[in-house]
Amino acid sequence: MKDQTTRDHIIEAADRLFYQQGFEHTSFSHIAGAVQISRGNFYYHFKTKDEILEAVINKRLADRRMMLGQWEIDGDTPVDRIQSFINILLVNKDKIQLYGCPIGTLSTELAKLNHGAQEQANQLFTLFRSWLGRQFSLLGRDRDADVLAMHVLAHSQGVATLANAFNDEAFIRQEVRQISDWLAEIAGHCPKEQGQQQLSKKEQEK
Amino acid sequence: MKDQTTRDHIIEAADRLFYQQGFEHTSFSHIAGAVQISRGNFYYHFKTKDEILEAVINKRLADRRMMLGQWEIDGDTPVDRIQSFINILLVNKDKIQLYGCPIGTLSTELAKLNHGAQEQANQLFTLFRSWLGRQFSLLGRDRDADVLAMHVLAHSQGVATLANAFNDEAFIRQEVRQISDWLAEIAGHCPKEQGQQQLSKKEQEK
DNA sequence: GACAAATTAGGACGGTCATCCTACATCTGT
DNA sequence: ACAGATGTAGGATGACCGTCCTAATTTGTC
Repeated sequence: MKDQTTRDHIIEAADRLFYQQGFEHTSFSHIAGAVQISRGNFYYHFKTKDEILEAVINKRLADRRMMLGQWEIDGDTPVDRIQSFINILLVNKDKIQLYGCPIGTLSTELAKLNHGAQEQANQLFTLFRSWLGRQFSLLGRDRDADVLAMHVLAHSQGVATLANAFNDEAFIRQEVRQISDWLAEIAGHCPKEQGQQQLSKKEQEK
Repeated sequence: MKDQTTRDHIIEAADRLFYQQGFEHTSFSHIAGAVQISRGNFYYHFKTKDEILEAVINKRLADRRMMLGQWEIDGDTPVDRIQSFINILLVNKDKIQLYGCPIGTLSTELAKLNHGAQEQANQLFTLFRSWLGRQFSLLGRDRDADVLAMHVLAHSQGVATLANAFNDEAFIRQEVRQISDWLAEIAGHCPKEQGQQQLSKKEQEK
């Protein structure tokens, strides 16, 4: 009870280390060292390493859900919100160049390990996929909303992978500019009345 | 000398296993089992695991160089050749859905391990990058050839990552269709008119 | 067929890993 | 003050890892 903190510290450190070093390559000792607790003490909080992974995924899900929720508040139009997603590449450019995308690289690793938590990790992708799809629907692109959502998602993944490999910030900026233009074009061709309605609704809250 | 075969068998098995299971997760025992040789016998052919990795990367480099060389022969126009690159996603769609892109996933893993062979593995990306850039130059896009090359490369990486996560063949087809249209458009706007007629020839499955 | 070189087999080694156990400390409510 | 619950420490365990050694076997050459 009192130690929600210790448990949270473990999850937090594991989250960071799984991102920086990968899941398999991160050992209990690594995490214990980061949290400054005894190695054996782990067993009290988590029975297995997979349990830590599960907790980390759930934390990431919660974090991203909160982020998307915030964008729903801040972004006045669906285009704004999709743009917020695209901008993750810029906001996190330094980390992406060092470690890639936290969601994509985890998903890739778990696929190779044929790990049972693959499905759970994919919920992270699904979360963004359906959220983006909803935004495109609001833009009046209901018919191909999912296709567009997957396209944006794939674009981010590709950019993150290559930015990581080449450690290239200029490339990130270039690609963000390009996909933003694409988004603006999409928006221009759309019957976007629905999006505007959302705008006025959300605008009151500020 | 006489046993180019055994050594090659090891490299071949390691290549496959590194792709399917990842580098770190693949042990000497795994490879030995696949090649059906004694575990200890490895030391005769490779002093360390990193040496095997190096050999695997060199093999992949040689394989891809040969593939690109063949495309130079088969593809009558730069557009044909770029299209050949795009079509890898279709040709290897089954493996990509299971294991992702062999180049991208290796690069991603080595980055997380902070492994010394990162640079060498990146030569695989660089090989495609400069080859694609050369094709775009031939199309008359000399000024932004590298930007276009990186765009195509990133696209493939993104599609491979998501196709792997969602095990989604339809998504691959959708994205290949879209990027092919983009390529056709690029070719159409170019000073060289080599692009168009060949495209209809190669326009493939339904 | 003899002999040296090339190749293979099998196991030993030190280390690290995830997991688990038990003794010790600290807190909580009475 | 005390007893049970909660949390911590540190090490034991067995498995697997990459690496390395050495004895056996195969191969090429005369």
